[in-house]
Amino acid sequence: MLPEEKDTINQLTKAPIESLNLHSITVVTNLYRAAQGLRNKMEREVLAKHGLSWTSFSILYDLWIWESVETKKLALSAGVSKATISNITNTLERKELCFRKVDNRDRRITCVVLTNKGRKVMEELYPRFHEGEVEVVSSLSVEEQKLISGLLRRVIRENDF
Amino acid sequence: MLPEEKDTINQLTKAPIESLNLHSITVVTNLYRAAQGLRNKMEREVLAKHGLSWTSFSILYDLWIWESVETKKLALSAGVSKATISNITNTLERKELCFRKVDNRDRRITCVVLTNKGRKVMEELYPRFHEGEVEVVSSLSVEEQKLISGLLRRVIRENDF
DNA sequence: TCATAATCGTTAGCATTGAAACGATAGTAA
DNA sequence: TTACTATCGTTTCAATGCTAACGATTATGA
Repeated sequence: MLPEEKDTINQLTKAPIESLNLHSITVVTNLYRAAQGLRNKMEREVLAKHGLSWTSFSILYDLWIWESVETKKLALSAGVSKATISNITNTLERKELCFRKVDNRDRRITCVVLTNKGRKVMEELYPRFHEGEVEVVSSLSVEEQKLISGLLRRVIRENDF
Repeated sequence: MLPEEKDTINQLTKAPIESLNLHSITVVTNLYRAAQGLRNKMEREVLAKHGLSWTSFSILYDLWIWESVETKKLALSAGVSKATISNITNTLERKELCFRKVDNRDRRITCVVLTNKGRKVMEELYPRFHEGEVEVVSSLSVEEQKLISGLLRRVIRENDF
């Protein structure tokens, strides 16, 4: 929050400024803005070539690493609902980047598997994605990168994100 | 990235592990996970009562602070496209929380203005939202909050986010 | 065994999101 | 004035995303 906004907030909420934790507001604002910018940059500069969204890419990444992943675990990993995973899986199947496979031991469970075409896309895309990752945080030293990762991880753990 | 994934990546990309900047990967992963968790928590625990999304709320917040804001500035502030602002404005108008007003000096420009009903919603919602903000970062000390804000701000500045 | 509960993925319905195309308006130059 | 260009917001269309309801499958317990 900008300093000049304090009085505005104070006036609008009719609450004393002391009751607002400005540091928390700043962290949350900067955290979301950085993440939003990161996503937009990656989708625009890297993923658009293959018509993939950030979430689609993160799902392909999981499949690339683990070969076969349950729908529920994909949702947990990407932080989206299982309905979203179902929709995105449909799109990825249409592009022949993955396919569904029902678990034989528990027929309620559906696994998603990467196709060879999907693997090729990731082999081309991941290096470019990684370049973007490096670029985004290049203004921070390695020590600062370790520091911010540790702080973010504590927020994640403490909130079960 | 988990340590045991290094070899997997190394094998899949056919690239030496030295060419992967693991610190950058960790920062990006934790940054997006924290932001995603933050958004989901707020939409679920605070905004769902009024059927508002994170972006809808951030637009209402801007209107609350600035009274009247151009469509383009709303898009820049929220980090979404102007088409999204147009759609969300339609929804907010339907809920009678804001209305459009064409600029008289430049009829290409449309300003969005908060209604009294919209102001009442914000007066009720913002304190709850702020509680969530405080809660999310409560595991960090004030010094750590200043630290992470500074680091995030540098990322934002350096990338023009 | 059989009824009940729990879990899983999909579907339906609606809001959000962005790229591209589009009309309307304003600015610029001949 | 008259083109040409630039800017702005909306519309179109497809994909993403969530909640709730649903059907199918498995687990539990009497």
